[in-house]
Amino acid sequence: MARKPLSDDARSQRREDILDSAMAVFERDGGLDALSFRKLATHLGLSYSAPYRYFRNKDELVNALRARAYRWIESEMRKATQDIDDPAERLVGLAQTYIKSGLTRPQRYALLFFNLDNTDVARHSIEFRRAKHDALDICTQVIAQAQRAGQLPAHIDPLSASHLFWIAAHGLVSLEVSGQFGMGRDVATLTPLVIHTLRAGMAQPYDADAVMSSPLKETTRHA
Amino acid sequence: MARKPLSDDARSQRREDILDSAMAVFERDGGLDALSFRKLATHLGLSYSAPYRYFRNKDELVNALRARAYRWIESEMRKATQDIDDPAERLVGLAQTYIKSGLTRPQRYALLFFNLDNTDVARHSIEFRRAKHDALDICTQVIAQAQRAGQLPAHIDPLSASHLFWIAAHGLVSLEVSGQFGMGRDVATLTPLVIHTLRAGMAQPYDADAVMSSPLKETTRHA
DNA sequence: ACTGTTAAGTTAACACTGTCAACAGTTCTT
DNA sequence: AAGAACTGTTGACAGTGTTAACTTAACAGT
Repeated sequence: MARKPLSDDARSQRREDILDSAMAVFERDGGLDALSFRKLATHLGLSYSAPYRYFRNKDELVNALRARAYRWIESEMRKATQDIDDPAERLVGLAQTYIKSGLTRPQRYALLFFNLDNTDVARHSIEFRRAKHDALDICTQVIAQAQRAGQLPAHIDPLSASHLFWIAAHGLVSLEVSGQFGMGRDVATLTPLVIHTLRAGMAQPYDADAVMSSPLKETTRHA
Repeated sequence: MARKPLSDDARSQRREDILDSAMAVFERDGGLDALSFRKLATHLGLSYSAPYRYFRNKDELVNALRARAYRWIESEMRKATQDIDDPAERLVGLAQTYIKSGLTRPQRYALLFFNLDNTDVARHSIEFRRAKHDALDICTQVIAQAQRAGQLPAHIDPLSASHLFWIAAHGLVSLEVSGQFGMGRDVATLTPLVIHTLRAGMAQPYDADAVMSSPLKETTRHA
């Protein structure tokens, strides 16, 4: 086995290779518990602790995997909608692509939002956060465009609006992927309903105070 | 130590006690990996494999925990809205309570939707599915009521409508709890927006085919 | 050429985990 | 009194993440 010091390029190439293997093993065997450093090392033809030379611990590897999954969704969304000039049309395309991507690769999607040992934000890596931001940013940009073109009312700022899209799309994919809808209920019927509700709802004038006039306002975070 | 055979009642009481401990440990230490049979047993003052007498394996225990978490959300929703007579108002209360519950106990909420080793539906226990159904059913009933009272247009069937509510509420809670929004962005501003969009969106006439083929510009152009 | 330094890769080991088999004590049934 | 049934204990096995100690390969400087 070659044990010479690697150049920076070669080293990060090795990292990518390891991530390739990790993603493959993860999607084949399903779940993070099933992805062990030992199995990964074997898959790479190395001894069981070799990956530790490239990733400090499993958390770091998983975070890198997550960032990768985000980049993948981002690229799917770009690829599928880059030829659509009309902003409003593109926005729907983005939502559809997001949903479709998640449903097509449930394991990969689950990696992003399930399989979280803890809900501690601090442990999200910078890489991860940047990937997330970039993916969301496509949506924000397109919404701003649509608003400038007068296709979308401007009473909701683009960032909030993109969050709204994200919430709806993620809610749908997330519940379906984790098998909450129960069989017989198809996402195919829910998807257009979600998209319709989004666009019809956003078109209506909005007054935050009026909505929350009912009780239950403050939410204190526990533990 | 008492080693006498327990009555059925006493036995299921023991199961409940174990689940109490399990939930406590789970919420204290955070994450399912941190909840081990050994730690749980110690916490109960028993030897390390005693819980196996009450739960076949960890999967079964976790499923029972999940069902419990669902029952908890259900009861929160009932408690908070049982005195609201007006269906439309109660519906908003239900959504708010769901969101508030999730945000208040993020660990518990994560137990329901994250921490899934696999996305295999078959592994959801019957208990779990029933608890889920009952929780959702409150919403479905209230929507049907609201429709009968003419407060909500009836062009969407109550089950689909409740799914829509669920998608939105879960999307919001889920993204917040897993720390995706990033700091500075408060759920407090997003919650009313989500509820507004739901209400306003559902009020608009809906044609599934039109949504998926033609983009949103046609609806909003005249708005 | 000889050195030392650094990195890549290996093995041994530790403290855990889920799980099960084998055993012991307690009560109920026959 | 005998045995079945149940609760509980201990011992053991195969995995896991992780670190420490050890080899070896390639370079830099003398």
